[in-house]
Amino acid sequence: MDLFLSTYENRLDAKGRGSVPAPYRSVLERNRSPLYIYKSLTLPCLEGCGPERISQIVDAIDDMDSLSKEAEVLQTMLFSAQEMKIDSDGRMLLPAEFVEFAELEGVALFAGIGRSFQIWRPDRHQQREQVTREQAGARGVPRLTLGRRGSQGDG
Amino acid sequence: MDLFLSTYENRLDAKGRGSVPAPYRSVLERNRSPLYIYKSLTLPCLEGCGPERISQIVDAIDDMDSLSKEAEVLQTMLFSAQEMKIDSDGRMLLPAEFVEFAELEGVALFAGIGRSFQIWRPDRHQQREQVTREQAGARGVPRLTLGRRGSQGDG
DNA sequence: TGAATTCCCATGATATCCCATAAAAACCCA
DNA sequence: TGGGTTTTTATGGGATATCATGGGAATTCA
Repeated sequence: MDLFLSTYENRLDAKGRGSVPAPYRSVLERNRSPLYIYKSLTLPCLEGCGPERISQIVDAIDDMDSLSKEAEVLQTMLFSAQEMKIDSDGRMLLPAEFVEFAELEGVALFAGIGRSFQIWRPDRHQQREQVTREQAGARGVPRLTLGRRGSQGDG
Repeated sequence: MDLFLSTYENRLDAKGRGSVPAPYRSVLERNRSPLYIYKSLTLPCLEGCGPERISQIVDAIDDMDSLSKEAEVLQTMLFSAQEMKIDSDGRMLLPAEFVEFAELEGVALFAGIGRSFQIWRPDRHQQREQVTREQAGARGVPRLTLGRRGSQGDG
């Protein structure tokens, strides 16, 4: 299905290198896609994706007034984006700017959310997950349309 | 009928491997579906399903405001989800994180609930079943709407 | 020419494969 | 229908492959 799923915690070495989780790599390789990383607009994390997602953003901008505030915001995503080179051992070099933005300190947590993934400082991500799970337990999960009938997504 | 039904108790070996119940395997194989497992959002158990459910979650996220609480909850399901590799003997390797989440200790109880199944610590599941049956006896069971005609289930 | 980057190899940990075995289920044939 | 036989399952263990990660050497770039 070619989705980014699960979470992986990988170290960043002294040179700033970190392994891209092997399952993510194979998703990209299967599609012969390069990997793009950019700074999240709304969260203190990085986002990773293939070229389709970048194209979608470009297309969305083309569909709006190019001088509007909205367009400017989306353009911010684009000019923070970089195509990452992945070395023969499956590692990428995370530029200092990315490391600082997500406040990574030697460890990067990769969280796959389908067609893209996020890169977090592990403690931040852990906290976020905990809050979300507590709320889901209290309020229930969003309605999903599974099969023919609406139902609660989590049995 | 291609549904996950019945319950099975299988051991987890020292390496963390456990057999997927053969009837579940054949459901998946008939559909050439890989198996996905994720941490329940609301219960202390794991959930197993085929790719359709994962796709539905991905699609649902795309249809909502990606910054909403609902989307975040669904993303939490995705980043806990993994595609499981099933070896030639029908076993999967349950990662430590899954084992800890469901507090499994050497045994996993598989409970089929139709289009998905759950993986429980056996004593927890047993207790849950008992409580649920008692409540059903005291308060009655939900209305079951089967096809065109309503009917009263009696558990 | 110095700093940063990329390439290459080494290594331990982990995951996967393959074979063996015992128990359970399905089968078969008189 | 019964009892023996064959298949399927579940499970254990050793061998093998993959992955993450560290470090040195070579290369690029400014």
